[in-house]
Formats: sequence, C-alpha cells, structure tokens
Amino acid sequence: MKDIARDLGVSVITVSKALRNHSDISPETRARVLKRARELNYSPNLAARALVTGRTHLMGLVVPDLVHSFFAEIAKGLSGILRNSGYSLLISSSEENPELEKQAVDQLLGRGVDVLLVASAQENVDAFQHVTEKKVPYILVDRSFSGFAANFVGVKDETVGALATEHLISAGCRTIAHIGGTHISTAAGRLEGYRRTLSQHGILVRPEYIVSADKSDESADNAGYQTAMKLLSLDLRPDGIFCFNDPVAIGAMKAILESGLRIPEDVALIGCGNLHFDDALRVPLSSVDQRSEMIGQRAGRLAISLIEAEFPVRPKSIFLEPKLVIRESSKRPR
Amino acid sequence: MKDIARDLGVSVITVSKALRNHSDISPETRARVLKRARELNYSPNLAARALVTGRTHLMGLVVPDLVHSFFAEIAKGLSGILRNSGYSLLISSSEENPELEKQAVDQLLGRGVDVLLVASAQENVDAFQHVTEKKVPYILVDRSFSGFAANFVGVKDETVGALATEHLISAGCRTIAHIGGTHISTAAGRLEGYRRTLSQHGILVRPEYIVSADKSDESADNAGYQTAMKLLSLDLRPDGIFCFNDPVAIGAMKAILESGLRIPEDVALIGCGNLHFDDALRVPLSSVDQRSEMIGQRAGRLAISLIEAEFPVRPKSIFLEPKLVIRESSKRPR
DNA sequence: GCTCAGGCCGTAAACGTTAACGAAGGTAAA
DNA sequence: TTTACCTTCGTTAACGTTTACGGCCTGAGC
Repeated sequence: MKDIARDLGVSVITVSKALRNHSDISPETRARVLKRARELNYSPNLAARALVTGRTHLMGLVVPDLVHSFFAEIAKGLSGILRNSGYSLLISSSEENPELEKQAVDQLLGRGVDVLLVASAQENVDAFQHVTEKKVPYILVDRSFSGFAANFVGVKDETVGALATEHLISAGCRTIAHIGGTHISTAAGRLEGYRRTLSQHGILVRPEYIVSADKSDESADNAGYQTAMKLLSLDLRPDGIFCFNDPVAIGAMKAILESGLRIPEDVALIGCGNLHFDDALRVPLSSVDQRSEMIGQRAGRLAISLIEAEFPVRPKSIFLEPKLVIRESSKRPR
Repeated sequence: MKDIARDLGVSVITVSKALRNHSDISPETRARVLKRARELNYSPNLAARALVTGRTHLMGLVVPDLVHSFFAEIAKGLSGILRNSGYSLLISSSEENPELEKQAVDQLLGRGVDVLLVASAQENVDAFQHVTEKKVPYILVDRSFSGFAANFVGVKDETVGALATEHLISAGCRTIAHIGGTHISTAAGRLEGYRRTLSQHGILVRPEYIVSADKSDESADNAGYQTAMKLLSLDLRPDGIFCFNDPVAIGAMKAILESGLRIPEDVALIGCGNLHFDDALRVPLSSVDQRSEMIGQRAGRLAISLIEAEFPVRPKSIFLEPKLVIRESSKRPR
C-alpha cells in the first residue's frame, strides 16, 4: 500500500479506502489505485487487517473423523459455500476424543476464528460454556446437546430412527435389534426413534436387542462386527438390525455373512448416513440419508450470517429432512 | 499482556519474553508472569504476532477431493502430526479443477500460510512458478510434475503400476487392460509401470486396452463404470483390469458384474489406494496401498522442517514404498 | 458575497505483539 | 579499586492495516 501511495502521490489511507470500495474516493482515483495494485500484484496483509478490525475471516471446523465420509461431505458442502466468500476454513479432527476436541477448539479460538462449527464428541455441554464466554459464535453440526440452546444444523435423529425402524417393520421384520452409539445425541435420538416406533406397532422393546458399539478401542466397522456377533448368538436371533451409522452397519454385514446367514432373507440390515459407496458393498446397504453435504452448506450460510449479525442473535436450529434409501440389504419378500 | 504487566509492575516486553521462555528473564519473574497469565487466561493474539514476526503458523493444504478417502487419510495423517505443534491447518478442495485450485492456492498465499501442501490437479507446472516467486515453501503431495524439481511426498507410480500388473500376470491373466486417469502424473506413472511390466513379460501392449476414465463430467466410479463397459465389449475381452484408483475400480466392478461376468474368474480386478472399505465391497477389492496416512505424516514433518530451515533448502523427494494388498477380486485359481 | 452541504482526501492514533538495542545493577577478575 | 562482563529488565520503534475525525475545495442556495 505504501508503494502504491507513493507512486500515485496520494496517502496510504486513500489507497486503503480505494481498495475496499469506500465511498469517499473519486472514481478516477479508485481506478488508478486498482490499476497500480494489479501491476504490483498487491495482496492485503490479512494479519494486519485482522489486528485492527478484530475479524480474521477464518472459520473453524472440528469433526470427529475426517476419514468418515459423512463428515468429509459436510466439509465439502461447507467448503463450497465458503469459496469466493473471503472466508478460509481451518479444519481439525478430534478423533472422537473429547479431550482432543477441547484442545482443537482452544487452538481455533486462539487463532481468533470468527465462528466455530463443531460436530462434537463431548459427553456433555460444559466445554461450550467456555466458548460462549469468548463471545465467539458457534454452530453445533450433526450432534447437539439436549436441553441446550445453541445454533444447530442437522437432522432430527428421532425421525431417523423412526424411518429406519418403520422400514424394517414394513419389510416384515418382527425381531428388530439396534446397534447404537455412545453418549452422543445422535445415538440417543435414533434409539428413541427406534423405541417409539416399535411401541407404536405393538412390538416388544427387548433390552437385549439394544446394544452399543463401543468405539473407544477400535474402528467403527470393527466395533459393529463384534457387536453384531453378540446379537446373532442370542437365543431369539433378530431378523432385522438397525445400525447407528453405516460403518457400524458394514461391520454388522460382515458378521452376518460370516455366520452363514443371508441378507436380507435371514437378517435385514439398515444403517445411517447413506455413504457414497453403500451401493457397492457386498450387499448394497439400505440407509437413512442425512443430507450430509447440505448440512455443510446450510451450516456455512448460517455461519456467515452469525458473523455479520450486528447483535447476538438467538440460537437457530436448522433441521433437514432425512430420507430413506432402500437397497438390497433390506428388500425382503413379504 | 498489558494487564499482566501492570498487575506485576513490570514492562510489557518482560511479559512477552517470559511467556516465550526467553533467556533474558529470571526464573522468579517468569513464574509470576506465567501465574498471572493463567489467572487471566491470557492467550496471545496470533494475528499481532504474525504481523510482527512474518510467520502465521498456518499450513495450507489443497486436495482435489475431500470426500475421496485417500485424500482424507492424507489430511488425517497431516493433522495428527500438526497436533501440539502450534500449527493450524487450512484446507481447501479444488474439486479436481485446475482453475479452482489456483484460486485456492492464491487465497492461502494471501492468508500468509507458512507452507503449502498441494495434491495438484494442474496439467502443467505453470501455476507453481507463481508460488515460487512468493518465496513460500511448498510440497507436492501424491502428484508431481515430471522434470520439475520440488518437494514431494508420495509413491513411485511406476512401481505402483508394475506391482499391480505383475500381480495380475502372476494370477494368470494374459489380456490385461488398464483404466487410467487424465493428465496428472500419477496416471502417467502407473500407465508406464503397466506398459513396462507387460513388455518385460513379453505380453503385447494393445492400445485398445488402455483407456482413460474421464472424470470431467461425472464422479470417478461412474466414469469407471462407463469405461469398463467399453473394455468388456471388445472382441478380445480382457481377463484382468488394472484401475488407476479404487473409485474407478468400484465402477468397473459394477460394470463387470452387470455384464454377467464373474470376478475374478472371468475378469480379475485391481485398483490403487487401498481404501478403508475395499474389504467390504461386493467383491473385496485388491489394491495397491499407497500409505496415504503416512504420506500425510511425512509431508507434515517435511513441512515443519521447511518452515524452520534458516536457508532455502534444495527440494527433497520422499518416496514411500507401495504395497500390494490381495483380496478376492484378483485371487484366481491357476 | 456569504453560508452550507457534500465530495474527496489526509492526519493521528490504534490494534497486540516482537526485535534490537541500551541501561542498571551485581559479581568476578585484575 | 577499577574494569569488564553477565544478568535482568526496559525503551524505542516497527509490522500493515483501519477507524475516527478534521480540513479543503467546489458548487448551490439565499
């Protein structure tokens, strides 16, 4: 900017205003400044700008697992919205570990992100009280906390659970098991949807049919495999399994087939997430689509609006409509 | 910092030094400063620090596709190395589009990243001359440019192609086709490995067996499907197909099965990348593992060393050893 | 001719931090 | 005692940008 100002015989501040389309500058001066700026291929020092304006134009995204394509698709949707918006995306992975997540969030806050998007692995909401204090707006993505008002973008997990369970019932299953997750809201919601739907149909909810895939020690598909094996060894073997997510379902699929059972004839299977390759699996997997990419897009737009809001706005929840995707794994002859 | 200085009756600069473990400060003063800093839960303004030091402690990563788990795994490996290093990761997706990639790179340079990591979708190297001018060190990841000296982390694609082809030959295939990619170095290298290996075994390299999956209009698996269909309709149908990557192979798998052919008996199949769910596919897919996560790790370490180097160092290439992973899709009875 | 408004540009100060150097006090060597 | 050096801390200035405000000029209205 100094160089441009010197070359043109104007002040630095004039250059600054011209570059930002400030109304105070005559069209001719602005044109000269822009021309010279292009010639020198000037690009503004964003650190300096951040220092004085207090806005970094950075967004922080924390996901539990980058490799899980559900979250990758969220990131993709978000990234698409941010393109040409002037915002850059800082991404961290918590590896589904609450402690790492806290560190990641702290690092991003330290960076001065203008907004934070988190698909949280926390068991409770304490960590976010801390964020609130910093006055940095944040959005919970996919996973929320019950009874806690915060910006949220995702689906209603009870609906997800209901959709999946309803489908298994209408496919003729009567002994339906559920492999759930642990602690997080999505797990609770889907379980609740499962329960409610069974009850509505007058089907007994058996505790032994509700198991959770413990991810703490291993990957999700492995956990799904182990858990499904237990289910299959029950005296009254389930004829349908609703899995908390697709990686778990893939593990369950392996377990079922290895046990010499057929999918869907002996055991019907459905997951959640509708991952890209569900169609190409050993048995194409039915799933509940959660609109992952759109979650990213909506979250991105909400994020920008939060940043640009003059006053703190009250938390907004955006619920997308989950959609059943039926494939071989649950197409049973009646 | 001002508050801490005032409270303790020292100067701001003393506080600054104490917080950075500068040698100029007595142990007692340092302790007092650290204590007060913790009490006020002070965290440094990184924008201000960046402004004066010229270092942002930001790394930029540009990948062609976040959802492709190969790149997600690279990002994961990188992210793991960066944890607790003080660096944050700015991620952009180019959607395999050279123009978008340029924009992304420019945005990251504008941000002042200390180093840039790119899995480039460029057809040639011109875009990187521009980066060189900015004096920002950069690392090419997975994809390089022939005859262009730059930091690189990845595998030798000729070896990848040779491994895959050699394996198909030893599985008894004699008419082996290759579905390649377009323009990028990995495609060229793998093709070359394929060619060389066939020649070494005295097998004729037929031009009609070498086709490329054009991704421009559709997703990789779709492209693989279309391309494989063409191969299968040839007069002399190939008995083995080596695919440029796993998504393409998944498309090819679909095409083969839909044509009523068996894998691997009629057509053996192998891909590249060894994606997480290769094992769970309709036919478990043989693949060449490219050490994706380790690519990210090594690239991360190299990146840090580049930043911290006093003088510009000459470009370094890190080649990881690709590894054959054999699954059902290529296990043929001899 | 005087005042006023509006358009255009500049001055001063600030954002939070660090680099380079200088100064005070103490200690050890001569 | 003097000199030199080391330890510890402070002064000054700078990084590149923006915000708030003030000043000048021109033209219009009375």
